[in-house]
Amino acid sequence: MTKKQRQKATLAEVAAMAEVDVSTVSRVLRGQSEQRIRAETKERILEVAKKLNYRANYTARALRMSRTFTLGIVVPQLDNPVFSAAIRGAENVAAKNGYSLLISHRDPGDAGTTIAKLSQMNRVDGLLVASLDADEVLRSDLAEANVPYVLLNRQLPGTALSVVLDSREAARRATEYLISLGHLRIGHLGGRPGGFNAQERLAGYKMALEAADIAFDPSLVTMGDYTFSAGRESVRELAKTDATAIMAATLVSAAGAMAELRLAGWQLPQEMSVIALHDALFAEMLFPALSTVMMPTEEMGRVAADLLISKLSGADPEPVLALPPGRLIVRDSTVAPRSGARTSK
Amino acid sequence: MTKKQRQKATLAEVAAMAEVDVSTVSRVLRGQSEQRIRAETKERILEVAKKLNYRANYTARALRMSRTFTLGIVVPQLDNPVFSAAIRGAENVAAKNGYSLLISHRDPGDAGTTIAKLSQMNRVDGLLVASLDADEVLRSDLAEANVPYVLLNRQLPGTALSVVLDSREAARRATEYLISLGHLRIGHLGGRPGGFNAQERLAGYKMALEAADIAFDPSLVTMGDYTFSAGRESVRELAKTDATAIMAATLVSAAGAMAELRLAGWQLPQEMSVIALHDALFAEMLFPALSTVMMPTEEMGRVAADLLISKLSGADPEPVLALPPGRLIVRDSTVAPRSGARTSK
DNA sequence: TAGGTATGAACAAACGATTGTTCAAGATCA
DNA sequence: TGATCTTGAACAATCGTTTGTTCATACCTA
Repeated sequence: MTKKQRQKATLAEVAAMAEVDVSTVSRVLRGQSEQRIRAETKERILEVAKKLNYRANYTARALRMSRTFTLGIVVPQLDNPVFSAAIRGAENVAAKNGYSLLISHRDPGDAGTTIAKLSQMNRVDGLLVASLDADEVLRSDLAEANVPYVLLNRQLPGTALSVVLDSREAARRATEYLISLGHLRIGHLGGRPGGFNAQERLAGYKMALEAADIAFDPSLVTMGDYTFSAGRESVRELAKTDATAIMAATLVSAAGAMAELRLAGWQLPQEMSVIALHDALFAEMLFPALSTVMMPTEEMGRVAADLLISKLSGADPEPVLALPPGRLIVRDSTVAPRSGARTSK
Repeated sequence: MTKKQRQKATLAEVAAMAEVDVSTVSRVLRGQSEQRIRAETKERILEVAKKLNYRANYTARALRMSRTFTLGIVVPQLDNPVFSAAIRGAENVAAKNGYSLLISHRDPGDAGTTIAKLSQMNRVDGLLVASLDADEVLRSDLAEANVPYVLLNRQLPGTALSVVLDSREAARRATEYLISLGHLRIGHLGGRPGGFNAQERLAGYKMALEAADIAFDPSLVTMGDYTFSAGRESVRELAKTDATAIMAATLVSAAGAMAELRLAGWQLPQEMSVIALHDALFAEMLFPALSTVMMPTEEMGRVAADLLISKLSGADPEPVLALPPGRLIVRDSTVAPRSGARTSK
């Protein structure tokens, strides 16, 4: 049984066995200021440490250094592929830098409690915050935080650190692609009217139209939120128009739109092309498989964690980092428009 | 600016302001052994603590009590809805009990490191472990753990604590439903041949057939793993048979099967009914919307966290807890077979 | 050879809580 | 009134590190 060996060995035990002081052991094991230690002593200590399978007690270290080497991430939803990707990215970077990731799901209801709890109890050194809340709500939540934080895909006027996706460019690219297929009447299934990202996407959509000399028609734009059911509802408006293609703000609303159209008897993609921003496995699972502009959400998580860690290390990084959209992924949901447009249904 | 107030107040500061000893403050704030404290003193301390917005320093407490009040959860994938649901459940229960949840994504590659790292550094009091690894790999990983752990939807002979879903009953129920629709030739799109859960599902499938006096036909069973592409491949076998319905092990493989059949020109659900185990939002996004037997994965997370916490509190709970499957959710992917079966394609 | 500088390691003070023990003063009793 | 018991709170040790300071020894230099 090696059980005994696995039990936590303390610095004191290593010190005793190596017949030196704990401080010496600590210095050797930390690897810093090696100058002041005889090679022979160092070796002896290293040997004993290995034999005892010594691991620094994380808690003691955290107390002494008043740093927990833990990052918290607060997300509104855990099952949204966008957030899980961000979490994965953040976790990777955190781990790579010796940090752990504390996850905290926060229902839009319980304002602030999570952020406050994590940061005020000194559980985390910093916070990664993704929120769907309105600006004021988020702002007042963050006021409770007594640690540095980075916002995910969100911008809040002020000095807050943020990592944002370039929704505008992504929207532009998606729209541009539809145009390149020959579509002239392109609907936009957008996000919440007030939201920053919704505006950005709309702007990108307009840019693409403009570049192609297509007049912007407000009746082709419907705003909802980012849910499946909102997608279904919104698309009913577009179905009444002569749109031949839809650029959707996100995967799930695109899925809603396709489901609804199909139920109404439309042939997809022949009668309506659909493209969405963001990409995930299930874009491929839809029928027709959904064309998308991939958004680097995992990288957003990585970059945010990086930013936070560098901030924690004393750096003073750029407050806002924008990530370019990823590549266009053409699947089966986008085709050239048929010569004769469908009249209505 | 209330900034100053928000800075971490220590026990000593509260004690000083209330003109008592730290130990007294601690006792009052812990709420234990209240007997030995004058009501008046207690009140004064409480008042000061509130004024100073005192929060116990989590790290100091952890060191002193040698408990971190943190649970670790190790998952193989972060974007799989099954795991995110489990995480959500675990996080809820953890939070409710004053624990935090440390998340750790563990690629099937880096054997053991994660578990060892978390537990040997005293970062967590216990571990929730979800793994797709083979038994021996998992077992050797766990040998490194020097904290209690609970396995998620996995059983490992021995005394390990587990929470498992009743895959057998779920499979039975799904199959039973297909039979009730009139299907007699039912295919099963299963999981990894060696896996415990795969066996269970197969057993449930057989039970339902038997109960309906339908002979078991091995050629109607194909095993793969739980991915989209595996679903596509496996279903080709079934397409060659006279099966009129498929009971799939999980959502994504069902989605793969549907995608493949459709590409091959099948009419769904008329020519092939499909039902899957597990439920998530995207079952509704598929076309036709996928019928499922819901599996309580979120509850699995909750129960597992509960189990772990009770174990940490000194209880000696049942090693294996089985959760009954949830209800049958009938959507559009399952219909009665047509009188004349499709011959082939 | 005496005085000064490196060198290597021990000493000791935190970090901020929890908790067993001690102790002064007031209450109780004979 | 003196001895004993309660009560309320202070004292003090401890958890396992990190890190500034002290200190003995050996080494130089003059």
